Amino acid sequence: MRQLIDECAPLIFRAVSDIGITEEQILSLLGPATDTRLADVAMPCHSLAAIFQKPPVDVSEEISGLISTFLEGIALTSSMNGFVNLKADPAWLSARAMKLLPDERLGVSKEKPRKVVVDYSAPNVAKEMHVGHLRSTVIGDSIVRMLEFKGHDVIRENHIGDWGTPFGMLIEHLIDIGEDDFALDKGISDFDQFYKEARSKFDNDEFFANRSRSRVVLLQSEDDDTLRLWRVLVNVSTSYFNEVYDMLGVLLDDRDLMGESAYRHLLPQVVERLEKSGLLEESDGASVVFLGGKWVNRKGEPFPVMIRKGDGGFNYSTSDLACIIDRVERLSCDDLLYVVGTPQKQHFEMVFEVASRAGLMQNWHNAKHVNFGSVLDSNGQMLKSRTGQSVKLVDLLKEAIYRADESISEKNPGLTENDRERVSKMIGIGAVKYADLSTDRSKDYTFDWDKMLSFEGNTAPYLQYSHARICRIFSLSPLSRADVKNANIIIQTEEEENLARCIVNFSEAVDNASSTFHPHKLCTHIHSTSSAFASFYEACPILKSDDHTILKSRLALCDLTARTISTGLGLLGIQSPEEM
RNA sequence: GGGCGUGUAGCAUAGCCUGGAUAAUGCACUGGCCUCCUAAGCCAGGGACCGCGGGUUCGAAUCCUGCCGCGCCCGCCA
Repeated sequence: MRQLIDECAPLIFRAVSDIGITEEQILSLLGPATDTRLADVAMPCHSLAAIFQKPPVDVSEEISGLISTFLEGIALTSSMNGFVNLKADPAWLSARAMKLLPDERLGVSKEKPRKVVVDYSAPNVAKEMHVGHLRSTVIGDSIVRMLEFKGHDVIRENHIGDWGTPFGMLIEHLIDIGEDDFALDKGISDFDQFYKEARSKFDNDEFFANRSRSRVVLLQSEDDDTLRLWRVLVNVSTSYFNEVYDMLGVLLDDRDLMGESAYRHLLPQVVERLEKSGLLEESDGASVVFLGGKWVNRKGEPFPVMIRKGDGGFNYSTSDLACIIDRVERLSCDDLLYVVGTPQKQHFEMVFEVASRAGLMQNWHNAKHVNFGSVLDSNGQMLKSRTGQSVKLVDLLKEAIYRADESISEKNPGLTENDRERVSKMIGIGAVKYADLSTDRSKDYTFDWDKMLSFEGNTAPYLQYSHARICRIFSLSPLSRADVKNANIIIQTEEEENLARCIVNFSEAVDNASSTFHPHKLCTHIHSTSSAFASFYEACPILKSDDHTILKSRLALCDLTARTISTGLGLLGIQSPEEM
């Protein structure tokens, strides 16, 4: 309840300045109440007790008595157990809620724009997309949407794995099976098989392995025919990625592609600049940077960042440094976000450290590894398919849609074929995304079909259902959504009060989620809102209320709730069906 | 061996950054509520030495420290 604190703090200070409490003390003590039944905002007075030489209970009572008239119309004041408790006055809540009625943004402010590069998704060419890419794609998409909503200039970058030594064997395998067949067959089928066949030939066939190695050299020297074959692999892969992105409903498209190949001409420059800054050292024939400090290997010896391998090739640290140069110098970005799994934490720490020391980015650049945990099955193991392979993303999405379709067919047989198909896609995909986004991204997450597709609990279908219910109410209502924009919101019941409180707090939830890149904070808030709505819906007749002003007021709350849910879900990349 | 992370009811999680009251939510469980706007819902209830031990503090799930369990990383893969 940031808004309530902001409004109350100066008034409290005015009320208590006589007894010698400073504004700093008030601001540091005021905070969200832990017990939300008692208060929205609380001020513990235990630390003041020592100063006044009185028990905390007496201090809180005294302060409560002094401030209550100053906060009239804003918050209701009480005291208990040494706490001053402030509960938002229903009149204040309704005034705040009414302000949001004509506001498309539901009170969410825009910030001073920063230019933010978000690096996410990053599938590999000629490889299947799996659940790891799902997390990066879904989390990245949501972060992009939140940052754009907050007014930032966001540049999406899909750093696909489209360069490097594996492409020797992939191109040779492509030649073997014939490129025409490949392009025709591979549309949305099995890349894993293609990759595995290539790998197997590389490992078992010395002649093939030698061809592959020569092919890498040709690729790196940009031989025309080799590049042409390489493009076949890239094009078929990216059109496949696009099909998956389309199915997922994320913002990524071809314009966002910035694969590793895009940085290959910058790699020698990285070496040059590190050399010039004196960071580069030779070690066992390779060029490396030793950072010292906590970065030591098993034997306690310094552990380096590999810049140029002994064979003259570059690897991923070099490529990431080239990316930083490009993003800082060509794009002039302020922030660099990397939506990549937690296992690569150390890698990014080291790369950022090298980039800073080499002056590739400045203090005011904010480079952040937006890490995420692994996807586990119900046994706490990394999620695998029945055959022990990593799960193909398309299969997973298809199953989600299929399962959603089954549920809807059973629960609402009245839907037309067309609507059912459209809605099952929204629900199935929404369920997968929400399950991923609703827990702290930095922790591992447990994948569970039944839970994510359940229409109960903290799931997308539950939230979508709340939204659909409200749309249904308006379809039966004498007043339209537009008609209630000027409504006088009257809060009479506890359920109306709780709902209004959720609606008013939406902007704060968006700010918390976007500033920390933690979408689950937004999920938690939308779920509370939905839950408050369900209670309101049971307790407060809407269309059946006999008083027209109450009807209008409650419909206004419905409108705000629906927009809170759909805007919130929208920021998570999830659609809100109007019926389901 | 070093580094990083993690441990909260039967299960899945939030709260930890920035210390406050009887630790929150969902599933599951128990008991209620459909001639009434979608019961895909609501209401009520039981269930937790917040991994273990120390420390700091008026006050610790939260901060510090030591253990224990689990996971990831530690030179030419990305």
